[in-house]
Amino acid sequence: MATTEIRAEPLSIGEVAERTGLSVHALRFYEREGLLIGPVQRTAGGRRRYAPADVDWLLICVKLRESGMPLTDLKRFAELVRQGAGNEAERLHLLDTHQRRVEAQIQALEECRSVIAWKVGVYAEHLARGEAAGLWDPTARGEAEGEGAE
Amino acid sequence: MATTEIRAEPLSIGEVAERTGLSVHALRFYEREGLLIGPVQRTAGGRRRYAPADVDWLLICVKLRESGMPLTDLKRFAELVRQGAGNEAERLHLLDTHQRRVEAQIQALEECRSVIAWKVGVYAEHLARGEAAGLWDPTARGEAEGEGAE
DNA sequence: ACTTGATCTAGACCTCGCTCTAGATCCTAG
DNA sequence: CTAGGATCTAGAGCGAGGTCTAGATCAAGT
Repeated sequence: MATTEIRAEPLSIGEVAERTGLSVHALRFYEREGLLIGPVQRTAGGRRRYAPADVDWLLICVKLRESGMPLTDLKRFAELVRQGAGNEAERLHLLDTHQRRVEAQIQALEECRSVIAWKVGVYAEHLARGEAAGLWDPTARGEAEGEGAE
Repeated sequence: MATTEIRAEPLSIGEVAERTGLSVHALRFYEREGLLIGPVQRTAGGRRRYAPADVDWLLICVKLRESGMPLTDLKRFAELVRQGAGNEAERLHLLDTHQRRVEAQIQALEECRSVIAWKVGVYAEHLARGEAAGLWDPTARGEAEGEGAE
């Protein structure tokens, strides 16, 4: 293999924004908040140069955020990594706890989905047979509204 | 069957809070925001008396909110219902659009889950064989950090 | 009558997670 | 050299979705 095939030069903030989906504002914000593992390298002129490792970490962050991990947890994780070896158990615990939350979230969403699907079905059927029965009817308040609620 | 088995008396705000999981504050807030279908009935003394239909609607709201529908959409839906028959297509559209969003969300979460699961696996293995290889190592920055990233 | 607790209104306040602004600086192309 | 765009810092601002407070009122038990 030739020299340094996997070059992966340091990237500018704009490039990192592109590949992570975060805005440049958000990237600076994350840094200020201590969500990054190391201080980002700078050029002579003061511009940020993100190492591949920074980008990898940010990509994980994106996934964790997307799945609802609060910034404080992300920060904690970054702190632990910064502290170095010895706290892997706590890191694992953070991830594991979050994983459970994500699973619960998926469950909850599945349930929501089925409720919504049912409701969509009610409306679809209603429309299919030409504006017939009473869906939610504000004039019928106080008694059963129909709509198939059990 | 005896008379009115399915009595379902009107409920106080506290009781509704209990059965919907919303706080009494949130219930009043929702009402102010026009998220309810009708104005809630009041006792002579001015206390709210929620009809069963109000509770049904709130339970749907909870599911929609839980799955990320913004309050503005919920409000729109409530408006449509308030307007009465004739706009069922738009109601269906709102629900249907949301349903798609929920499905996309579930997909995204599944993906997050697998990323996290992989990460958890890396840590678990690491811990199992006694603090060996380099996970995220802040001292190793600038070159490959290991941790199995591909 | 008195106490206790739930509820009332209006409106201020809060957290989260960014986003945007201002004004300066860096850098690349022409 | 100059113009343009990307980036910099510090800090203000924002939208969503409630939450909380104050001060008053209602309702039930003793």
